[in-house]
Amino acid sequence: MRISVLATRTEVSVGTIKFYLREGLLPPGRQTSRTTAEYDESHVERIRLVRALTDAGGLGIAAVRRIIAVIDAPDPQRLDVLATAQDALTGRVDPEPDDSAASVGRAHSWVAARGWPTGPGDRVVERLERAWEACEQAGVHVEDSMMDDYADAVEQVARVDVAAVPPGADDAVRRVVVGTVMLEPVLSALRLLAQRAISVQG
Amino acid sequence: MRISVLATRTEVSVGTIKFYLREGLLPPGRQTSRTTAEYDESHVERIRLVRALTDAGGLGIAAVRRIIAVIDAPDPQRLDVLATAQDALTGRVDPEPDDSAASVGRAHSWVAARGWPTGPGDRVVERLERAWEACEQAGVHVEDSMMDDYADAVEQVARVDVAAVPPGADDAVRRVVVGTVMLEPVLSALRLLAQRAISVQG
DNA sequence: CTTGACTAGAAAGTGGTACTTTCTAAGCGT
DNA sequence: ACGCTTAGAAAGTACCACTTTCTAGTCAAG
Repeated sequence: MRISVLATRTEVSVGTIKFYLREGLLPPGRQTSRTTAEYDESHVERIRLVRALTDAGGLGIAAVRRIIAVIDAPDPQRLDVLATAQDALTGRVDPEPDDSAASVGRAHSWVAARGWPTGPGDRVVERLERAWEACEQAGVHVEDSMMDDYADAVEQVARVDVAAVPPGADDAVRRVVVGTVMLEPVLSALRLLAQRAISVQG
Repeated sequence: MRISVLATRTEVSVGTIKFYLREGLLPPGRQTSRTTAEYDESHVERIRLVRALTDAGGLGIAAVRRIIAVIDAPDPQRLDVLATAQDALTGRVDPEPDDSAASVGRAHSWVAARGWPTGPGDRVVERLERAWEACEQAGVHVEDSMMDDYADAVEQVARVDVAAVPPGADDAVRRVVVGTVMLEPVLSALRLLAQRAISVQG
């Protein structure tokens, strides 16, 4: 199909599609002449993926590019689908020098105590560290025990996440990444609803 | 204290503080002359709150303004702290006309079936509706039963949330709002870590 | 075979957000 | 009295996600 058809089918303007092509979010079509290219269903799907990640997922172009790179990678080491996916999800953060010695590595030691697998330079743990620290700064104190309570609950969430991925599937990476991103707003809304439900009836 | 001291204490530039004053995120100081005003600890705290919500919470100025308005409101109807807080958190969304009749009100009926309190025009349910629909569009199918599984887990999260709020506290609204926003990145990181832990050892 | 719609590709422009800079007129402080 | 600071307003900046405008070429109907 031509670019105008692609635009109609995806409800994305031709200009935006060209922008995605330039940005490498969308592979070029098969060129049939110097001014015409042929696009197919894979392009439709890709555009829908980009829109889903940017609109609902709230991701920026850079994050989407990383995710797409992972999805497009030919048969990655299946062993570490999750690590790969999570690497794409956690953008690199420049390691700011810690100013308070009191809470250095608090997240890391909590994760270790919890028995969850991690290693040095774990970007997800770094994220947790920052988020936890930010809570403290904002006056929302979270003790280790409370974190454990949250962890118990979130393990349940993760169990559902993992169960939803068909093991050994061809597009496991895609499902993990897209599912992780797209379900976040769902879980967020559920949390608000659950807060209500809990507080209404003890 | 003067504005320069406020800037030093909060590590926020004088220019930015003036910007916050203009935007109504920060109440003006007590003016001591036409070119000098006196700020106090409440200003320090307020600025830290704004930074926490924008930096870690990822909120925009508009959302922060809504939240601040709620926090500043004098003794709101204590009955509905949560509703007020959640209203501030869910920015207004223009109700887009639904195009597919198939899934209209899917979230609403699921919430009703779940027995969670809601009503017509519930913004949180609308959010869930959108997020759920976006998942389907992106090829991440979520059946009602899976949503129930997530809901069970998230109820646990909410229990911890609710337990952390001292009942009848003076600043309950503040704690609920700030806690809800600031803990989101924490929970997000926990989810990734839990996914790993679960998938590694069944 | 012409005419109008479409296309690729690149460059420049736009609107929104969150500040930052620059300005003036006026204290303040040593 | 001289430089440092301030309030307040206006204009400017950087970044992001597009959108517009351009050229040069192609295609399809009449």
